[in-house]
Amino acid sequence: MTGSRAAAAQQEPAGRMPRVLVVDDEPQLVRALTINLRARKYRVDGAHDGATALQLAAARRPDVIVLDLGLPDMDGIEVIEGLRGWTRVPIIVLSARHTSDEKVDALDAGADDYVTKPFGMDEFLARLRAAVRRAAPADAEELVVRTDTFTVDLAAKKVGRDGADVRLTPTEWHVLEVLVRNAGRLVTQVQLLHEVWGPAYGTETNYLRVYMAQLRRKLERDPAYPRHLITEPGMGYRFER
Amino acid sequence: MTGSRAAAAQQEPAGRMPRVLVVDDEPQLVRALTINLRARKYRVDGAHDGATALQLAAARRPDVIVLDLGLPDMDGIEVIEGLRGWTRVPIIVLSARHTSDEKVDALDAGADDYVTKPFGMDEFLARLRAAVRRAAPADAEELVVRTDTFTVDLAAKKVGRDGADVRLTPTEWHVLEVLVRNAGRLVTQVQLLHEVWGPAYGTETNYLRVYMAQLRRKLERDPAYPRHLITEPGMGYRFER
DNA sequence: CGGGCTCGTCAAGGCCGCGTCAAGATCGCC
DNA sequence: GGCGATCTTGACGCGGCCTTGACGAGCCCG
Repeated sequence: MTGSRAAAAQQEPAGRMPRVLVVDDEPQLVRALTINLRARKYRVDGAHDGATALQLAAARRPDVIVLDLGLPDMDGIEVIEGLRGWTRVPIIVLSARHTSDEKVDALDAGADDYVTKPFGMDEFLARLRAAVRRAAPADAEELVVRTDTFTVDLAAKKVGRDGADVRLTPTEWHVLEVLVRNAGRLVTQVQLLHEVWGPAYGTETNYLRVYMAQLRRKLERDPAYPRHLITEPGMGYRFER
Repeated sequence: MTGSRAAAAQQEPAGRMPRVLVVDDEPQLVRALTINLRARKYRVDGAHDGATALQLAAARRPDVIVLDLGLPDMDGIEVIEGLRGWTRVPIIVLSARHTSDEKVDALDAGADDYVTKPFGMDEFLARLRAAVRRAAPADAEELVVRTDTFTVDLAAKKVGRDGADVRLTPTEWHVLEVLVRNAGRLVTQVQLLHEVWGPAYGTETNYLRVYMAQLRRKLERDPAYPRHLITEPGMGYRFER
């Protein structure tokens, strides 16, 4: 039991594929971290300066940000403050400077952790896991999508309508989930089939017809004239809130 | 500029007088930290061993716990696990050991930060502030969950029904705990198996069937029609209060 | 105007998953 | 070493879910 502890926790991040933003002006380090993190099933974005970092943080909504303080265009502290203006995403600071003041300033500006270079990859990854784990529930609260007719809670995997819960079968939920996660965007038939039934499927569009009909019957006010689960003839389906 | 920034943030903790639990077997260190923290308007409790630490953590409900790993009565990791069974309070580990494995194990067991002795007081205090700040809003978790039929006390690890205690086996409790901690949310079968039986398990859904039945028999008013321990066919289970 | 394609609807059948029960294996305590 | 509690494992029946096929309607294009 004691032995399996480390092995168990290390194997994979808790949620499915957390997103990491790595910010460092050394391309080498970004590359090394990216490779290491991708191998561990993280989705990784990289940035080489503060401006790009702030932009990517807003666009990609990472679950954790790894930030080097020595950036070419702005002070690292400013980046932290820029982020803390609108998000509580965990920030792990990397820095070559060991002085106490640096650490204190970064932490007080809103950083969550401070790792000095050079660092051990194992320890770094453990601190990353700790940061992601900690933030998990705060992030999960915002995953509720509402329409005028029904409500989809992606975290709880629950669908509500007129105050009561709507019962969905596993496949129904899976289809709905894919559509809602791509709200407003068109989802191809092949895309849906791959995601829900697996990569071996791609032509069984009749499955989709059946399940879209069931979803509409359960969720739409008038299933004959769907307002949220919309067919894009010849292409796929789209969820519109 | 840099100087004023640190001074501004350092002056006082964000909330009003956060409570700190300091756990270390060296009385000197406990005394030193206590004095330092009291001077900065923290309320401080001290403990010299793991058993006392767990007891005080439940009794005083600190906002952050500072934990030395080298305790006389139990392994530090066990203390972390004991705490994480019922609370998400930030844990900052202090340790004289520098090995990477120690850090990784502590962090993966649920610690939030790891500081190696000897450490600078400024940096330590900054990490403490970061931990308290981060946890501030997440404090809203409940330790006693009630339904119309039974009551689950996550801190005491006890279940009550009609005034009397209900006896649960360790595995029964573990399953219930995971479900209650995710109250309202769907918990996947794989998620439950990983959490209770370990990462090697993932397909043994018959375990779940057996234990869900036992829990329902002990807790539900009408086990044939469960109102709180609900099955989501094909997906998992959900605790609904 | 008609043919072909795509989409929506419905119903039936097979299969899988869940609940239940009970017996065997294992663990821990005295 | 024995005993009780707990965990594991297997069998069985049933309900519900997925699959599949047939059919009609709408649309585009020839």
